[in-house]
Amino acid sequence: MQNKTPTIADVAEKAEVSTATVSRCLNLPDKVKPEVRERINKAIHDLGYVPSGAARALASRRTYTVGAIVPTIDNSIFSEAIQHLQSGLTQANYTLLLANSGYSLDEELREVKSLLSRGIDGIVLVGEMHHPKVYEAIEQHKIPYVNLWTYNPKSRYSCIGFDHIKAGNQLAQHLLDLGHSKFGIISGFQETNDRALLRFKGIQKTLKAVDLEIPESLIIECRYSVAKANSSLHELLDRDPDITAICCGNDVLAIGALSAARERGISVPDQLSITGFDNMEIIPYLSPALTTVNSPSKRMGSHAAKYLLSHIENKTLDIERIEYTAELIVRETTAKAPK
Amino acid sequence: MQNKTPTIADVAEKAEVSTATVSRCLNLPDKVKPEVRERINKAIHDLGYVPSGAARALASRRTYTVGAIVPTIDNSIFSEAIQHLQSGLTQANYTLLLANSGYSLDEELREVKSLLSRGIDGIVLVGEMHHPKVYEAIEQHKIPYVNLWTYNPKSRYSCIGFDHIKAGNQLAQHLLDLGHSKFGIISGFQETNDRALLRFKGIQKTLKAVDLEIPESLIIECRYSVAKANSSLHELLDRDPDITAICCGNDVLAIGALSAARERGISVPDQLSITGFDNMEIIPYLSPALTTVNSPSKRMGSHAAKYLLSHIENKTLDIERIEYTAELIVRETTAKAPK
DNA sequence: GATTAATATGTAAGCGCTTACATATTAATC
DNA sequence: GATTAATATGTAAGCGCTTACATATTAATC
Repeated sequence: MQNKTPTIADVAEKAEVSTATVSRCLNLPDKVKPEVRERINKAIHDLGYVPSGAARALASRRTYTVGAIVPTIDNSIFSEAIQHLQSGLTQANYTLLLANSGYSLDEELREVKSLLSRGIDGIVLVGEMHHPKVYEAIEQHKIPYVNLWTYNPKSRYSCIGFDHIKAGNQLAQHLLDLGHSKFGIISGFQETNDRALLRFKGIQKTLKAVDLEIPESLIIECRYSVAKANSSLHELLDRDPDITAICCGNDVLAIGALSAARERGISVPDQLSITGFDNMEIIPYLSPALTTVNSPSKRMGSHAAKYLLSHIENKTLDIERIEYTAELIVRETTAKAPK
Repeated sequence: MQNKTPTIADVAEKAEVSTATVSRCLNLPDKVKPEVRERINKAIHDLGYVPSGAARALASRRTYTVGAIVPTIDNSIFSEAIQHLQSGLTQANYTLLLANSGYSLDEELREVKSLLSRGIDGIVLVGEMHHPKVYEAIEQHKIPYVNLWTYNPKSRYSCIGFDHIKAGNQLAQHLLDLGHSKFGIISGFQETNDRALLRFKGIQKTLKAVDLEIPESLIIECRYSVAKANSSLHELLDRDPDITAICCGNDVLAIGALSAARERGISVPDQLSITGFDNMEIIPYLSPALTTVNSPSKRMGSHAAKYLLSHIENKTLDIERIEYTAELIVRETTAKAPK
């Protein structure tokens, strides 16, 4: 038994072929005669040979690795997407390099550079709002790239996602139809989160169409945490007890808001309507079940894998823009506005 | 402007030094004179030079990459841990290679091999139950390794986690103290999940001490999904309507069970006590708030990063076994057993 | 200001693969 | 069974770094 890890040369020697043939046997097996192939495979097995990814990457300029940077992995909706992205990659023998930006554009840029220097074959980012240098750096490396979670037909880049403005429209329209006119917003930070921003814009636009406006004071931006949402609703209701509808940036925030309403003895949806966003797996099983919008996270994740894989294989940098739809799901937390 | 991506040689030429000096400037900056360093940094910046991770890995036998394989990332408790593992790594300029096994030992082995061939500098796995070849493969590569999420003082391997048997004990004792004697179990699949198995064993052992036994028919193993848990509780209650306490394998299952109880008009905790596991962020904000056990996922994740980093830097393979404690958190879903 | 020690830089081999091109082997064709 | 075409294998350079060792430069010591 070798004491150091065996290399392709050891395999070649043992199988009595050249290293080139071993390499072919690994990468293009049908280019080598079956009996030789067998000999090589036996040698590989006997030696416990594992090819060196680094050497392969250096020589072939391919790492079979794809990078993804999400704002946070610690959010079930992103992890669903990643889970599916990952499964798709694994099936094709690719591995996922995962990083998170913590909703910071600068941090995202740093991560992008780090991943790029690791020689990833493709990359997926969330949203369309990035540090300008992000695009620059990626383009220099000439690798497939896609903005996930967002759909913009006019984008200069590939995207796979849905239209957040439309989603906001639907939410607002639903509430309008129920007769609401006094709104409060608990949103994620919009400055570094175009999804949050766009959803809000969608709501705003729909309200404006019927001459409604949400005053600044009834819009709170906060971290996506239940606790923050809880205190935000208290704050909002302190500022204006007449609010009848609260749109939350995602389901987690909505759960926090729900708990605050409960604490105040305000009944949902009779006195107050609350909406979420994402339709996390547990939502329909909660009581009251949230009215929310479905984020097709799993499908987007799988699609991203497919997109990247095909673009890598075909060595193309073609732009594609894929639109998914996000449907409003009306459940138990929205109802007619109280008199 | 170069047309192809610049290499260290281009930087060296531009800065009028040797490639060795550039390399030193990158890796051991204080070994090079400040004015030279400045010249090199300028060249790097002007050229837009990004070092090749593959070449560096091949030459130095270090990838600054750590692998983690979790059963599924799509579970907030794992993603919390990963999030913290990852932050710890990023701070030290390491990157996380993430894979998931889908609770399959064979798939886990495959992933381990794949990660190993990518030359990771360290690896973390969840639980202690792995394919025997997993240990073999990792040991051959001589890299730091830790079993997360589990604590076993007698393990041959490093571990960072808590004692699942104790956790099960606490849960059972709590219910026993409340006078329950008719139990049902909704667990994850125990065959490939030692954490699930151990927790169950803990419950079983505590019950056995007072001569109680849970019949096979009142133990259901299922996937960690709300929907499965929902139908499992219905099943359990159909089999035996006299059950007064249900221990669920995790919070997600407990939420499903809660919803099934609600559907049946069974009030929790008056008629039925339900316990979860993990204490996910949203749990205390739900109504009723679950009685559960806190999994110190964030702390375990951070600790894993620290462990790996220090072992990599010190080139040691010393075994460490770190015990965290998982406390029972009594909330609103457990109460005295009904008469 | 020699001499010695400490520090900074350079030279070149080597990490373990892939792949273009050359050569050997086998199959197809008449 | 020659000749040609197709297929299989081998040779060797090169991917872009790091690092041991050699050499040059600077600082410390008397």
